[in-house]
Amino acid sequence: MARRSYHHGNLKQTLIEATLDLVEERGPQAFTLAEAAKRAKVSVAAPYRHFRSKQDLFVEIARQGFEMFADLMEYAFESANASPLAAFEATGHAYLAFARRYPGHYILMFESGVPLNATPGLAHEAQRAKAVVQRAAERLVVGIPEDSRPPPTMVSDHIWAFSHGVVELFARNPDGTRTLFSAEDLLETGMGVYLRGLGLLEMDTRK
Amino acid sequence: MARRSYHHGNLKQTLIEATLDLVEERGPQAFTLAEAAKRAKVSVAAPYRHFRSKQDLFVEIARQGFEMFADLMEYAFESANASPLAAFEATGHAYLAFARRYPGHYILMFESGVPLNATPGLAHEAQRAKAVVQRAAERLVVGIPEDSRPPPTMVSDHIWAFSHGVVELFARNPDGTRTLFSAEDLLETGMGVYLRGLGLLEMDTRK
DNA sequence: TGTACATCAGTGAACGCGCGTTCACTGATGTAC
DNA sequence: TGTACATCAGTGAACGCGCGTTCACTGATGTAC
Repeated sequence: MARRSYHHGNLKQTLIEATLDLVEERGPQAFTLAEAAKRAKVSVAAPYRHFRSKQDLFVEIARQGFEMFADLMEYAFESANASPLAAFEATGHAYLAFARRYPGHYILMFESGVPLNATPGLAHEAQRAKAVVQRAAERLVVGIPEDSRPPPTMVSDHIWAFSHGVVELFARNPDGTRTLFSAEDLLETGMGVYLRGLGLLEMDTRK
Repeated sequence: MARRSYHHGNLKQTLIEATLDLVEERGPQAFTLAEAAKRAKVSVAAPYRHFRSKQDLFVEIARQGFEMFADLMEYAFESANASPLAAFEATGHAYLAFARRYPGHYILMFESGVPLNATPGLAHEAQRAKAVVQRAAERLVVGIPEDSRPPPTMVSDHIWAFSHGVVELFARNPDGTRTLFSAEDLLETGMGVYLRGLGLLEMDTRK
């Protein structure tokens, strides 16, 4: 902790954390490298020893974010593996949980304008995350009679879109807009209705 | 058309259109007033005769956007008024249709960082749009047995979130991400499953 | 264990430019009489 | 119908600043011998 030396030691990680803080506080547009450097107590030139550009910094954080995201989703998926239904629901919850726990990452991943294919590494991790939901959807639809079974990628797209919409509109309260229901409630109930619509939950077990 | 005079005539509207074009092309972050002025063939100072600031311009366009949005939703709602089910579905479709037809407005309304309560006028129009979906949800849930009837605002929040997620993730294809299903398909099918889950569509009339 | 030296990770100052905004101005328009 | 004048909607130039980025530099670290 008591680091007084000329060399910082772990500036790269410190810069990433400062960036996450600033992005959470003021949004990705208002973020400046100079301020991140200031928070890390180094000169404005120092970040360039670790990142080629501001964009490069953003891409790296987004990549790490998708890496954690995919890991979290996989873990949620595996843990509830006994039941395809539970596993599917778990990925939805993991989506929101990630957005809650890592808001800075989430913002850089989905709201900063960083294209998801900016880098092979980034594209790969983003794809990996999406693949988990797809796998969960594949196992889920097996429980549906074949003649009325929807394509699994359609189901995963539905849940991905719904989760994203819930996070964007209800997980942060940017305006004074007070909502009656928490994002968690909305995700839970919405998925419940959806799963009943797929015929995978009893119609009368409404909570 | 042949306007050669010193005075522009309808610069305000021309600036708004130039702004919409630029925002669609490059996103709200890359937009500059100077470039909008250039497209409108006036000096960089001219916009300030019509808007107090760049932010003011954004807010005004977002307000107009929500005004059109609310009108469109109301029209869709009224037109399909015979059946609560059709009316409800129509608001969902109107959401996506608006995003398609007025992408610049949509971006400024939802992705530019303009707070929805930046101005009383803006807040009012945004509220009006939301209210239409809520009214549609109110009429819809009347068809559900009282003991298993969800709160209408919850239903409207679900559909608002789902529509928004579909637009954000599938209506534009920013990355090379080619999707199997169009945004329209995803919205249609997702709403279908959801409505079946509410018990408002027959389970076997899957399309 | 000590010394020479390459390499690494910082500094401080400056650059250049773009962008939002302002200011004194001027040409065009509309209205009173 | 013509003229004087207020008002409106532009211009052109400049400002100021913030921000990303670069450059020559220097202190610290690690390694070969």
